[in-house]
Amino acid sequence: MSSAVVSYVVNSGPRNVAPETRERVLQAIEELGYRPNASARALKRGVSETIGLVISDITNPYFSEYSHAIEEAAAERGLSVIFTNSALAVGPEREVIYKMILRGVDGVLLASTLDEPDLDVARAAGIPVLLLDRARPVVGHASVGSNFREASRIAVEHLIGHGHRRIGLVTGFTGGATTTDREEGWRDALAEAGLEPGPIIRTHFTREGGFEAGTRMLQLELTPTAVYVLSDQQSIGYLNAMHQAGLQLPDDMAVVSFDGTTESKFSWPPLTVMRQPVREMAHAAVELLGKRDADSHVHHCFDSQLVVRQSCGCGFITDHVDSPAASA
Amino acid sequence: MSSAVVSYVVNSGPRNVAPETRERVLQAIEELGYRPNASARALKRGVSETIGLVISDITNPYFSEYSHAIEEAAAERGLSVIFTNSALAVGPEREVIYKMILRGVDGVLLASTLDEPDLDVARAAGIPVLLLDRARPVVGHASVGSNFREASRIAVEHLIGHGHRRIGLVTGFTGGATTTDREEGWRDALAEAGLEPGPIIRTHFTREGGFEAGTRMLQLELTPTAVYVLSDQQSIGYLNAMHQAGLQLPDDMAVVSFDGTTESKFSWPPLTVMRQPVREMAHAAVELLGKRDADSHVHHCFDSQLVVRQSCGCGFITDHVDSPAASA
DNA sequence: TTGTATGCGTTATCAC
DNA sequence: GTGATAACGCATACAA
Repeated sequence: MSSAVVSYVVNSGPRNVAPETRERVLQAIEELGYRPNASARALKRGVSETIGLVISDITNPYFSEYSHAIEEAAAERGLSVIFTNSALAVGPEREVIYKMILRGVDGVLLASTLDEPDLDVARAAGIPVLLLDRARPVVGHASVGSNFREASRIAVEHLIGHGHRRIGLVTGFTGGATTTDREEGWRDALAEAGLEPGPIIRTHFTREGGFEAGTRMLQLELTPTAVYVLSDQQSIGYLNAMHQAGLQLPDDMAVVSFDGTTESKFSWPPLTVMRQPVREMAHAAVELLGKRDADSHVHHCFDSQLVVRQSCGCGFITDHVDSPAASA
Repeated sequence: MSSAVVSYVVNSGPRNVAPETRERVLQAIEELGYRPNASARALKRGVSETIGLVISDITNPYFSEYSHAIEEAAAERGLSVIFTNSALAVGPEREVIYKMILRGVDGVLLASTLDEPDLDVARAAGIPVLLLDRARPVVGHASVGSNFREASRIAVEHLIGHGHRRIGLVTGFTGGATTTDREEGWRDALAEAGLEPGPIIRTHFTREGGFEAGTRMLQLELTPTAVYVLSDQQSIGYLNAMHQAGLQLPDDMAVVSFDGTTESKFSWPPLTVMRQPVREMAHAAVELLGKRDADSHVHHCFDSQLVVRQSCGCGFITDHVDSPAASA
């Protein structure tokens, strides 16, 4: 019983093994508690069947839901996921990517905080990088994202449909085109309706940022009657600020949010959101990363969907009890 | 310039290299774009400098905050983290652990859904497993957790201090001793105060579960005036159910929660919580996993801390704006 | 101080 | 259908 035969059995190929020999090998594996060594296999085969996931903060529900779906999609393909969310702590993004490559990942999924991420290290190493959460294609790389601008227009139109004429915007510092596109969508809707842009508050893409935005919004001379908030995180903080100030929601202040994380469903009032199809995007991302043909360098854009709940002023809930609870 | 010398330079040892040779090597590395191969190194050294993180659901903010801190602690030690949260989808927990081991991780961090996780595969492979989120020691393994029972007693005492006499409990299906201990803590506080246990609702450890618990709670003949909820997730759902029913919080229903995730700070009303020191536990976990001496098989228990906000009936906030916003 | 040579565990080529 | 053997890239014992 040579090591070659063991390999044939373990990998079901590339050569045939007599059924009887096969049985003996399997039995020996069982008895000796043999486990193939992943490092040796990776060394020999040249692939580690591991991908890297680089995000800024897995604590952000949008990214944690994204990560969940990515790990799921990867597992379906027999891939493991190494993640890092300490980009800012460890050093510049490119360093983090480089460390991933040194780890021997076969590819990198990157949700960059930069508008033009530095991907030279990956290019030099010949490691494919797929960009998550993008509004635009990136030459030489595949990417996925959603229709930020169009979706935002629809969201704001909904607010306009409620009769609001002074609609503010809570936006963020980072995000590049994903942010500016959402801002443009807000502008588009207002322009179409012949409305002036309401106040704009720019803050961090966090709950704290949203809270701060709310506080500042209420200090304005002319407070808007409704706001479009670019992320669920900020919306949660924004709602909190409104409550602290004693406002009645959504009567005193209507809110429509972008993202559609689970958290948005349980705020008070429940947030009306443009929901990004995170799960679909995640699965597409993992699949695209696996392809290595030249024409896989595409930007895959997904449609978001309006989920009407109560923060916009609608008195009913369309999706409150829709998914069976998972145990934790 | 032999491969050995390159190795000495790259690893700064174990033998000395003449400064001049060293320079030449570094220059060659630069010019040729040489990157050490992680698989070959792992094969030779017998360690991959990679750890596995097995959790049920990274979408749960408690676990995503835990994961964040774990990755941070691991990165500080030069370790990579492979995570999986598809335990239930992929198969039984032991299968997931086994796959991690096949991946060649040096150790596993496990937040088990089981009270007595099956760790035979890890034992057989000689891979250390550290259990997260535990109430009790596990023979042969290190573990970390918090003082679930004592912390719960303090939380409920706070509610009693507000004058509540009928205090309900929202608990969960899973969690083993971490759950029963929290239940006991609730009982302890009530018994000490000479109060009868209020109604108990058992549901999933999710927002949906909390919502359902709230709905059921309000259908009882004798509705409690306050509840102790065993997780932030459930609290968020519970609050939502209260709002839907038109209750005034915290006057009509006071709530104290367990966990203390960031989300708890921005609910309405902001949740008074027993906060688990997740970051400290995560760092301790990574460090303990690294030690291989026999006496490292300890249970490291951390104290939780009462964070008073508004859901309990306190009219002030102690910690609302405490942390600088991080960019996302 | 540097070069040579071996082995880590696997896979694949080749001979049998 | 099976066994011996080389090679993946690195780290180290040993020779020089």
